[in-house]
Amino acid sequence: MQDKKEVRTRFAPSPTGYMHIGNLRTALYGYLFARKEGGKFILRLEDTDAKRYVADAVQIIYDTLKDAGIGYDEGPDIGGPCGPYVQSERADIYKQYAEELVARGGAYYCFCGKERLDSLKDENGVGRYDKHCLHLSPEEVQKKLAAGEPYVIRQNVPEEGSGSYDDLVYGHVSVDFKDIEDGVLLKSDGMPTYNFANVVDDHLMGITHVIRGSEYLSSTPKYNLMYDAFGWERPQYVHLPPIMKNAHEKLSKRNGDASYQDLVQKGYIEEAIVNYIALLGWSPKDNREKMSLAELCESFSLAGINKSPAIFDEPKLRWLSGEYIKEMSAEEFARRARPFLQRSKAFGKYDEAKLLRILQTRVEILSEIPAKIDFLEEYGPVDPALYTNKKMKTDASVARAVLPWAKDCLAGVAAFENAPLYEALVALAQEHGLKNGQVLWCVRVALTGRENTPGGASEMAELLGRERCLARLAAASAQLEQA
RNA sequence: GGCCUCAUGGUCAAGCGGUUAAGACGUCGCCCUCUCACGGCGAAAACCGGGGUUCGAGUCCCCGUGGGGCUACCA
Repeated sequence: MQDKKEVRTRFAPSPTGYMHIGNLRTALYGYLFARKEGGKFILRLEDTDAKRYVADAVQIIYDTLKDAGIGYDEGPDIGGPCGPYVQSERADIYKQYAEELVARGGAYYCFCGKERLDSLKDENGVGRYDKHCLHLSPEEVQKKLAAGEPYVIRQNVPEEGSGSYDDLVYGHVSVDFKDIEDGVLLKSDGMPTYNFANVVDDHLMGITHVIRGSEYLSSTPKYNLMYDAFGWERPQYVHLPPIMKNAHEKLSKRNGDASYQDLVQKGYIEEAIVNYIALLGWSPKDNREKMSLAELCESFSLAGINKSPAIFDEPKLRWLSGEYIKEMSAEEFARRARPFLQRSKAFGKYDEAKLLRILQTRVEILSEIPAKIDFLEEYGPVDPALYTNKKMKTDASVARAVLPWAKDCLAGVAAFENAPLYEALVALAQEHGLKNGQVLWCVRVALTGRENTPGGASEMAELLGRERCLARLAAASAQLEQA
């Protein structure tokens, strides 16, 4: 039996800003596939474009992957056998391979200046390089190099024929060489372009499966040309469909769309975000939806990857986030909710455990918390119209009678807790020949001044405590008498 | 413009020649209920269009239409 080659995948982001949802999904799939196959997942930083470099971006990449639970086996900060894992530190490697490619006929030196290049384009800026420098004699090239003339190294793409490959997601892809330009491989600043660096690095790092966005679908044949020219084995390709903001626009930070960090700040549960983006463009054989990272690793399969773009649907993410919240232990919820609880006016003024218990089934994202409980501190005159509820068969006149009774009733309840309070109020209703709802509705409104509250009369009463309850009941009562 | 590519309900997404075309989110309705929420039940809602191939097409082929991508000394 033949040994299967160990799977090696990589995530190769460019540190140019925040971690976009699409980037994170690409990282996630690379990670999941490597884990599923028992292989290695590598992080590599593609920072060959000094102009686009953003200082904090590298740290954001590390933090995001860590936060999302996407661990890598080799990378800039943890090292590995194929380092360095930062392209800007590999300049000499690219130069060496570029020269080798020239020697092998797969590339050539080009000394053309901007003016000449521009002259090749038409009024629409369309026009391709004409292989002018390919025809320079070796002597001329040496002379120019020796004279220190600025140069780039260009790929020498055949003028005829076509290149094709079998993408593991998209299937057979074929592009005519005449449609591929002799692109720059090594820039005049000595740095490689993505087009060259990715090939060299993926080979040197032993990447077996290149997982990346579909924007590379049609440029892959020219990468294969290089693998072939070097005599290297081509990797398997797994191109991923884009994640869209809507039918026309890709999700991008440029448009102010949510990044992973933004979502976390908005209080979406991290596991839910990872879970959700895994489902954007992929689905498991059994159609499960709520899955932990471990479960995702277990059931991930390239066969489940979709070819068409997926629109990011925040309501569904929100739902998933809520599912994670509901399944959390009270302790876990408390830990995660605390930062958001602190933003509420009610923070520190009420029993935190009781607040959390009330919130856990009523919140899908943590940032909803303050608005859900701020009302506790915003008690003022109660709108009499709120006492009217058709279904409960109650109105202000019922309230006028009920509130004083309720005040005495609550004053006498021994344990000021939900169950006994509820029982006492129900007993009160019976005593006066009223429906439960008539008492409960009026009391709740009087206690909170709100039509809707995250809990019933007895729950609100417990939260407020005896003192506040009696005071509010008295105030609401007095207000009704005046009216 | 040229090239690559995609196309099932509003959204995600099963389906891989024969199905009453799953499921989930969202929406709406009902039930539960101390309002809201949770939970339970149910409903509406889809194969882009036209040609083929085939006994039979959402599934295969072609064309069209629409979307996305590439066409940089960006990745």
